[in-house]
Amino acid sequence: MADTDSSSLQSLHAPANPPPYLSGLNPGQRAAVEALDGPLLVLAGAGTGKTRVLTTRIAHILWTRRAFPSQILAVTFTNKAAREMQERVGGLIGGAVEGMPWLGTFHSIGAKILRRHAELAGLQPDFTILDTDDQIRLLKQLLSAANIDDKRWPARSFAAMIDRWKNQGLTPGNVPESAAFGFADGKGRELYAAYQARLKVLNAADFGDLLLECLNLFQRNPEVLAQYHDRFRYILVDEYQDTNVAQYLWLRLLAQGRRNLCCVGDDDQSIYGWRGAEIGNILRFEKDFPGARIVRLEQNYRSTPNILAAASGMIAANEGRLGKTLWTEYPEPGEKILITGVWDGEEEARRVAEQAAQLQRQRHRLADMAILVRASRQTLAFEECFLREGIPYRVIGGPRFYERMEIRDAIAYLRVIAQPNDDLAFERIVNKPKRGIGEAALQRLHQTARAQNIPLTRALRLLLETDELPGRARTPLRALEEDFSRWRTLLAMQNHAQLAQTVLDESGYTAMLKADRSADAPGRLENLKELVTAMEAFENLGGFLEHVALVMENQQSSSDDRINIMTLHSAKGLEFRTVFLPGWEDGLFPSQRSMDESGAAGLEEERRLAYVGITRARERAFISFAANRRMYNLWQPAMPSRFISELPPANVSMDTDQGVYGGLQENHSPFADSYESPGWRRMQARRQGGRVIDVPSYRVQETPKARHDFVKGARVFHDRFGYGRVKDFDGDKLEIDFEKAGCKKIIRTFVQPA
DNA sequence: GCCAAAATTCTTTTT
DNA sequence: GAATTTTGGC
Repeated sequence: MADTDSSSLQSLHAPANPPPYLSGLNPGQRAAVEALDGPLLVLAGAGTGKTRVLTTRIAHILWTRRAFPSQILAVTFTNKAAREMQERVGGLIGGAVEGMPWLGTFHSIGAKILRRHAELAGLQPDFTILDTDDQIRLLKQLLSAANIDDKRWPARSFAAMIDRWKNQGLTPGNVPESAAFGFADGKGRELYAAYQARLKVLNAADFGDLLLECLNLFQRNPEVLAQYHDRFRYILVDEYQDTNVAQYLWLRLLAQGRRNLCCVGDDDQSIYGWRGAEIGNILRFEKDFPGARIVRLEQNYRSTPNILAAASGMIAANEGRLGKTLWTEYPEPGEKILITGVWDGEEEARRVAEQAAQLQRQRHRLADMAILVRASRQTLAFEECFLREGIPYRVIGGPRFYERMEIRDAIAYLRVIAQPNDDLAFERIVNKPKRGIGEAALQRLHQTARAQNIPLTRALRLLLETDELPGRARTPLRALEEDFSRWRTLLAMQNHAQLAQTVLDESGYTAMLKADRSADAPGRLENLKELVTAMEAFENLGGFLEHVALVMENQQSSSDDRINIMTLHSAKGLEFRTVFLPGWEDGLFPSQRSMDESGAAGLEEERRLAYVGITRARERAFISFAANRRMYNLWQPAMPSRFISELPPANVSMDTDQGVYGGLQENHSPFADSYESPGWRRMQARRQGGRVIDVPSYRVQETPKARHDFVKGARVFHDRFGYGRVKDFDGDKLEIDFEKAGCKKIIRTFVQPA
């Protein structure tokens, strides 16, 4: 459906010469950029220039005058991706165009639309966005009010259930009987409805609502939808393989208008099935959008042939895929993937540290290396080891600034000021710092609120008029009430960052921390200062709170040279010269839980995760597995991941150094029994869709204790700490008195005789 | 109403 | 084994 407006615009103003940005593209990329009209699916393999295509396409739309920046909808999954796209588009068109208002994550764009039409969804435009934590606290209250045993039916799992429903686009009315029956003896649907009703009273929306409520809005109000059809001339979607049903329906509604929908994705990198992503969305694209063009991007610009071949060979074991053949012009085969078996997690960390240090000696920057783990708990072993060895590291996606207790408290105060109906925020700070408001008084408050179906702050005002509250609870509550109304008045007069400082001081929060003699109190005060400073970058309080709810991420200085530690999930979209992939053991990776919950589909998703991991590497990848792994408190023997045996032998090499890996000596293998047992073969056959695949066995021994023999008083050299003398022994650790760095305990493999 | 001890959960991945 | 939540004593 050609748009008459934009085509006339085009013929009038389009420059005659082909734009410069097109010349650097390969034929596939160029086709993807130039196919502007009608639905288009770009199947972009790892490292094939996906972001480049998206940004160039936007530039092309603007260049050909088909739309203004404000008429392009571009959605991503992460804030990082959105930011990157914003920057790169700016770079391409020379910053002449102001930012794109409709470029953002699904959630932020959903929130933006929802705020514009909040009243149609039973909300006010200043509604609060609840995070998972708030959501669970709210559900807890709801469940206990309904007399449901929290032990048997935990709020946490109900929250997950509601989240799943919302991801599937299901409102309380639509949830199938069978699904709802699974919770609290069939009360699931009823409770979901109660939860939604409660959110409306609180003037709040959870993450799922940002999309689901928006979707409902479009479905119930065709005139509103038409408005957006008119506005969004071109729609672009990043990481389409990660869309869930709600997002898919949302996109489909919006794309119905002009059908200029361009989705970019890679079915082999779909790793968010557990979060409701429907890989079917991308597999079905042609059926959903008849006449759709499909462009495959298969030339890889990132990795060596060995890495590419290893990843491709492994992912070929998956069945439900569209299929791509990645190729590269890289002139050398590159290093093979090195697979190492180790005794336990500690040794694994040590080996990675050694390897990293060695690469560093060869002028490799630490920042060009990454350790990609399956589960976040695995990061701990590496952190401890690096701390000990003095290797600078950075954990990506660790505890976030806005999740710290003091920051959440401060934000809770601000939330109550901005949006008085926000009960969850109110409860959080009602007695923090301690003002002598106890259980009994709060109970009373809740009672009143529930009886009249009003928010707590209103119930409080009502209650203060009466004499129902005993005097000793009444005085502090009245004081708090007065504080809040004063702060709200101040909001109109004062800068919001100043107001935050005022609130922290007047509420006694700062004083509380100053009086706190514990070790982390000064740090908390620092964090609050930082928060106030950060607020100044925002136009108003609402804008800041929106940022906190949706963008919540750490700004970390990426400038200094540190090795990166992160989960495989958060590594998607990144690349490194060197990638370490530890913990390739059955049960950990592929994760047992994933397989238990989703069976064969779960295993395929884990395999895609492995594929993502390997394809992050530009030059070299190291895979390791441990024979023993500690879980909770107990040691468990582990088998090498089945993914290891799926790697093409031609592209990998086994680490036989130090006698750790013993090759195919089945009789001596501690795993021989498990691999040969009928039960295991059956299980394997089932999971492989009927094929019994051969898995080599591995023999793993404890590392020989020392590589260098040192005597007391020997002069040694350490990469970081310089020269020193051996003072004492402690197992495989040496106590060394360094000339510059003082006395330290060092693993002996890290020092060389000087 | 407050604090300390005990019990319990967590460990898949995140907007 | 840690961090959080619940419990019980004061």
